[in-house]
Amino acid sequence: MTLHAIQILRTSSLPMLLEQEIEHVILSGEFSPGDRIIEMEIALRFGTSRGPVREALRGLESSGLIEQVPKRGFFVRRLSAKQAADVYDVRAALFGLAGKLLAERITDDGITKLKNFVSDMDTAVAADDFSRYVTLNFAFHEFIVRGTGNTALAQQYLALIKHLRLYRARSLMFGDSMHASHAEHHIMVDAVAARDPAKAYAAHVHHVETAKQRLMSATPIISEHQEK
Amino acid sequence: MTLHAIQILRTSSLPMLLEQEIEHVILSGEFSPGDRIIEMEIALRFGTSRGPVREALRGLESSGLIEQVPKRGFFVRRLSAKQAADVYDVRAALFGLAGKLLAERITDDGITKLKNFVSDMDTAVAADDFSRYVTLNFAFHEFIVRGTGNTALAQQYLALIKHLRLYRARSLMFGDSMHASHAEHHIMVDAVAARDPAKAYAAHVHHVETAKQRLMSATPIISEHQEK
DNA sequence: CCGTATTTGTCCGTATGTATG
DNA sequence: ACATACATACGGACAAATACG
Repeated sequence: MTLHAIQILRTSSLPMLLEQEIEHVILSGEFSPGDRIIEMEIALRFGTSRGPVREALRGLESSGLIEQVPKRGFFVRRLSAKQAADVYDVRAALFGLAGKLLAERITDDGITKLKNFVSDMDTAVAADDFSRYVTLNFAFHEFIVRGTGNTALAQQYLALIKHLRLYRARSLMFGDSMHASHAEHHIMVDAVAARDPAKAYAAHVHHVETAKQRLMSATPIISEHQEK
Repeated sequence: MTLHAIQILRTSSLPMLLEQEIEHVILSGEFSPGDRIIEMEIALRFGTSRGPVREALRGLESSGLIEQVPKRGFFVRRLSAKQAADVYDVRAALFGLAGKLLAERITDDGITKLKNFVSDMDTAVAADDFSRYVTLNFAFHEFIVRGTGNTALAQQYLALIKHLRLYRARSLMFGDSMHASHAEHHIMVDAVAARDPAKAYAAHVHHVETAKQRLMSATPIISEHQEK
């Protein structure tokens, strides 16, 4: 593991590698929101000293995944229900823009690929293969935002997705939610394939807004004692 | 200078202070896009060692103001015309959302403050006081995005504004641009004051789109040999 | 193309502050 | 409330790579 890191080190710096690794550890759920991150623990795990680890943590702090309390250390950030709702609103705006731009710019080949995503998800839904659906769904969304050719948009959107994983009551979606959500995918792709920007915009915004509704209605009212 | 930093150090960590200071140095134009940042130079300037400086630079990298080439160092990021245009598109989407949310949630007191901003700008425009107009304009935009109560939105928007200062052909706006731009402010505030979300959304999006048009049409076609 | 100076990358040591018994 | 253990914060030193003459 350490040797592997050293091999790659030639092209990418150690702090950047650590940043990716730590991010993966957080997003995979091994470190949960609110958890304290001990520098030495990370350093030992990856066989480095604390210097590069601190740099990596500082990078993750700027991207919003962790936060620092000056003389106490770094903690995995915790998203309240309100913050999650706020993020969904921003995400809806960005995804709407993505849909509009995609409808304006997509190639015939791109349309084919979009339809392939949808039919693959059709299969997963029919088979009730939730795990595969989630994977395809993420790839589908990523394809849409990257397909716009607007890298600022893609980066912002993908960063927001990561933030949402810090919300404790996430991924409660299953069963009916999967069906309802996927039904919207068809509408989105149809609008893009028709190269209708206004329709695509509306469909993409609506897709995120209904996802927000589903998540929020599924979330029990929890005391909000930490709004930052 | 150093002593001052040490005084404040009790509440905020040194790397965070350095991050703010370096960001200020960049945004004030002392360091220009493309410039190389030498760690030791920063360290000497603020009387610290290189460790905290490296952490600060790593933070600025994640927020997009600088970029790192592995064994060569950090450089102030340079925005191409296309990248600037992309950022404007994202900014328009976010600002549109801000206008909509503000129209839905603003208090009577908030409306009063908005109108005060506009009348202050009226005065600045009438006096052709461009410098004051720019200051007020920024405060006005910040008031709008913060007034939504959506911190994710405010942070993303303000980060984008910073990015735009990395575009070389920026701030060419003067004379007619100031008048045209300010005329749109009236429309925006009227829509918000009428608590009409749809109208406010449209006015805010339009405001950023016309700003993009002005900037792009004022920009000579430059060779784009660096698209990342 | 080679040698030297400069700069980055990493590690370690010490001090200071915080949590815990 | 006090002492101890632990973790962070910062500075400094050494090795390696790059830039420059």
